[in-house]
Amino acid sequence: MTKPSSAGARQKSFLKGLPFLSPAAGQPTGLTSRQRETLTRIALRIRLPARKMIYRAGSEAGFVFAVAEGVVKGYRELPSGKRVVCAFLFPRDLFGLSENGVYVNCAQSITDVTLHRLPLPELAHVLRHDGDLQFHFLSKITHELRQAQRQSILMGRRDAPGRLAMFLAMMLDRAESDDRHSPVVDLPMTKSDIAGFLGLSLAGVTRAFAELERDELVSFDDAHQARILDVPGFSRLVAAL
Amino acid sequence: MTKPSSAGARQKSFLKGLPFLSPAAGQPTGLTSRQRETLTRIALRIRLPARKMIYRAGSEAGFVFAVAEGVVKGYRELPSGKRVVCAFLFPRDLFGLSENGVYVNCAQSITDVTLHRLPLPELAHVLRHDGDLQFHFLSKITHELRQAQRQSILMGRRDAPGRLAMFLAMMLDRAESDDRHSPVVDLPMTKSDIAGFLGLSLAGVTRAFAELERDELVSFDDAHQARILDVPGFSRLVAAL
DNA sequence: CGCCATGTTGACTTTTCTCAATACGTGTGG
DNA sequence: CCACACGTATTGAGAAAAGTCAACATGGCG
Repeated sequence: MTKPSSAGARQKSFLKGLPFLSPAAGQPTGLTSRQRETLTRIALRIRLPARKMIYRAGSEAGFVFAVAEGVVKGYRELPSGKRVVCAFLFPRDLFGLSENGVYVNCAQSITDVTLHRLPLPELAHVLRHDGDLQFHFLSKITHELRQAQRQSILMGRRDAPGRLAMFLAMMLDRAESDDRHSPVVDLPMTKSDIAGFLGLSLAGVTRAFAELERDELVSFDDAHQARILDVPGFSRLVAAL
Repeated sequence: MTKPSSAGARQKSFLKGLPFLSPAAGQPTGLTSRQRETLTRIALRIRLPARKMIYRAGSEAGFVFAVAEGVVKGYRELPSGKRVVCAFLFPRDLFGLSENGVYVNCAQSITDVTLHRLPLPELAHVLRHDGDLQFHFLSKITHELRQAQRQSILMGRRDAPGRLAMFLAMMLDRAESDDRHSPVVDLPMTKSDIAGFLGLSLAGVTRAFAELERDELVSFDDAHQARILDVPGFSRLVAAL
């Protein structure tokens, strides 16, 4: 009925995305120090270089992961050989979704990353016995569900520039956790990854970027950093479903 | 690494979709009778006729709902006036996703429905204090997340017949909860709804249905019931990503 | 009996995809 | 220091697919 886009961050909601574990720079996490300690006890801190496989779809799912630092991509190999990128994971995001005991997709680091690795049985045990802690997880997963729904809407768009604009807006939202209202978007992933994420061809992504630049909505400082030039025009395109 | 599609229903997984509340026909729910009682105490049972609005996007989110009987659609009105259907909800499904205290989409009954309406504050309280019960919710939401990701993959397909086939396969999975291995798919929703769900035009859905029928993969007993004729061929199309 | 929502069909337009050739750029090895 | 090679990105031309628009059919319900 009112504005559909992201309002401020009123904290009043049930099922609201909440931070998780200790972030890289030590912002408040919403967890009590006791809960953080509980998780830290069962978690293993892991550092990985860029482009390292974390797990493969179909392999036994023994852990849930939380990104502490860096960026991870979750993707799926389709029978045709195509790669669909399901999600980009940033600090504080959870990943490691499983079904029937096996991971449903692959995970690979994009940048150097630091992860928290939580063994599933222990995590389940801890969650069952700490309702508040589990509630944070529930909120987090619910937030991911909203994101996933939003992406379905994105994928419903037929026009490549619009999809790309929505993607940039998404990335901006993420980044704003750290740095509010900056018109600069970091894009640590490759354009092929973006193409896989948006369901476009690499060529399509290139052309869409070119079109956005030609219309002077965004500019590119370099391959991995975009800048929104015309915020109103950009927002109009994002919302022009 | 192995088969990516739905295997049997080994119950070994963490984060596996679980039933919720009392179903129409009284199958086991996975909840203890005590937990069911707890939920029943705070829930209000509501009956609605078909095509009744349940809530609108942007209105204050006071409740979470569980479908007991019938089918519900969750959708969003886009600025352009287009309607995107985010989800079809069947018995045992939860809905009522909110953000910042307001519903993120609209919900409307498709058939006559019976719902459980759970007040958010009471539900949150109950969940925090019953880790096992909350774990069922977590599993359920996680299952919905998997579904949402699957739909993003679906939306990434460019070919209308393929999308439609995946949709039918989805609907078949749902129905199989009740009646295993039947090749008959009930489609209580309109084709416009399907179009909205798949991100296609109504005309596109019509033509895609016609193509599936022409290729003798499926036939239609009537407007709301499809029958898979050529299971292998159909599966091939579904998987032909 | 006729209205209104829903669905069907055809002609034409728009858009992206595909394929392929070409460029960029970073790290390696000569 | 340069050259090459590989992953990545750009650009062009042509083909394929769905969208749009509009006319028409169907079907349930008052």
